[in-house]
Formats: sequence, C-alpha cells, structure tokens
Amino acid sequence: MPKLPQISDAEWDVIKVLWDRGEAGAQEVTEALAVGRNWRPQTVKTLLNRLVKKGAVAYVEDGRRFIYRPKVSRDAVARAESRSFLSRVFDGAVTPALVHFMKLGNLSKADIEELKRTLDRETKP
Amino acid sequence: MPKLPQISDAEWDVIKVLWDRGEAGAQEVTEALAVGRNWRPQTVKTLLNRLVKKGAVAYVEDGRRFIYRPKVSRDAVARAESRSFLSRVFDGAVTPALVHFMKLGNLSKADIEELKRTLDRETKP
DNA sequence: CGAGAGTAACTACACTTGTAGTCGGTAGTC
DNA sequence: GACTACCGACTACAAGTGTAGTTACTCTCG
Repeated sequence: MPKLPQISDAEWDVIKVLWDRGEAGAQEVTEALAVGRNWRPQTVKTLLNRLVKKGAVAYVEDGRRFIYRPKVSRDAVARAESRSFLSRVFDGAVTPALVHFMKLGNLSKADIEELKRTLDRETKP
Repeated sequence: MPKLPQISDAEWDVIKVLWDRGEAGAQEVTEALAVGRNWRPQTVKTLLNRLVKKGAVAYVEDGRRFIYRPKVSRDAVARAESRSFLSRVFDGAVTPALVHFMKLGNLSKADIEELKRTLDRETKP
C-alpha cells in the first residue's frame, strides 16, 4: 500500500474534486472550485503538482493537457488524518473524541439511530 | 471570549503539559516532554514563546524565570480543532465522522455502553 | 570574589503552505 | 504563415513550523 502523504488544507480541496469525479483536468478542477475558493488557475496547478510530487495523485497526458486522478483512496487518507487528529487532540483515545463530537450537537433522530446501529455492529467482531 | 489561535502540532504537546498541571516553568515542561519528544530546552522555550505571542498562554515572572499558564481552555481549542478537522475531512458532517471513528475500532464493551448513553442523552435536548 | 549553571531574548535556517507570476511551446484561427 | 489562447515548467515570496544556537545576564556555591 502506498505510504500516505501529508495533505494540506488547500490540497484537500483539490483532491476532493478528483475523488468526486474520478479524474479531471486542471481547468475542470479550477472551475469546480470557483465557488468558495476563488483561486487563480496557476494556484490550482501548483497544488495539483504538489499532490503529484507527494504521490497522492497521478496523471496521464491527453494531448498537451494532463488528466489527474487520485492515487490514494479518500478513505485511507481520512483514516490517516483521523488518527493524527486523534493523537494530537485526544491523545489517541477514540471514545472521548466520539463523546466530544456527539456533543458538538445537531444530531437528528435519524442520525442517532444510525449511530446506534453502527455501535451494535461494532459490538461483536 | 478570546479568539482562538491556531496551535501547531508541536505547540499542542507543550500546551497539553500546561493544561495537565495548571501551570509550569519552561524547565518543568521540558522534563515532562523528555519522554517521546526529546526536545532541547531551547526548543521548548521557543514553542512557549510562540504560544504566548499567539495569546494561547500567559506567564508571570517568578524571580528570573517565567511561570506559564494556559489562557485558553483545552475544551475550546479542541472544539475549534474538531470543527476544522470535520470541515476538511468530512465536509463538516458530524455523523459520517462518527461512523468513521467507530469503525476505527478498538471499542470495548464499556465504551460502547457509554457511547450509547451519550447518544440517549443527546436525544431529547 | 570568581566560576559555573541556569534564564530569557534574539537569531537562524530549512521545509511547508498559500497564493500566485512568468516563460517558452503548441494548437487552432484568420 | 502570424496571432492568440492555453498548457505545463519553473520561479517567487511571505508566513508558519520544527528544531535549535548564541548572547547577555544573574543567582548560587565554593
């Protein structure tokens, strides 16, 4: 499995677009991010380049443009980020973090039901 | 309420010691961190200084040494970090994050019970 | 009193991150 | 064939981070 690189905040926004679409060219990514993140095209290209250099993203040439595609799964990266977050903020303990998040509020009844089911599923294995 | 500064990884380790003890001098912090983070004393002082500059920590002079004390609560900082983590990794959605964390595993039976109770408590208010 | 140990202040320096600008090439258009 | 628009490559640059070194001062011990 590829070693997971450290992905920065701005880079996350970029790679999210790739995860959503499967693959995309630089221009497409720039347009997808136009709302909210108002980046110049060069900025997006720099970020794509850094992601390539980090090994998080691959590309194929398509004529004179590049098509980028994620090389690492969102789930794997989320897991790594979660672990680093947990160890920094909660000393690695999952349960206090869960309690903290639950108290962050805004859980609907449906959410709560789903979470309980997930807990049940976690009980046996 | 004081604006919450952005606290870096290394700074977290330092301010955690202050949260644990209430207050401490630079040397004490260095010793507390000697296991795991093997930092030179100057490194710890630099980090304390940065925390002071950021407004996360205050100090009083005690003779020719400084006694440092947190100015922001761990809970408030954890909340801010959680929010930023959530929005980066899970687009701000709490429930998927909770599910993800639960699957990170290692929940004991007792943990699961506690979490269910917490969910129940979240149900009414 | 003189030497050593410990203190905070100031300085250092490479790496990452956010946010681009510029350059040289090519594809497509008149 | 000349011009324009777009592409990737390379360069830039300030702020934040990790990790200290150096300096100037002072308290304490012999």
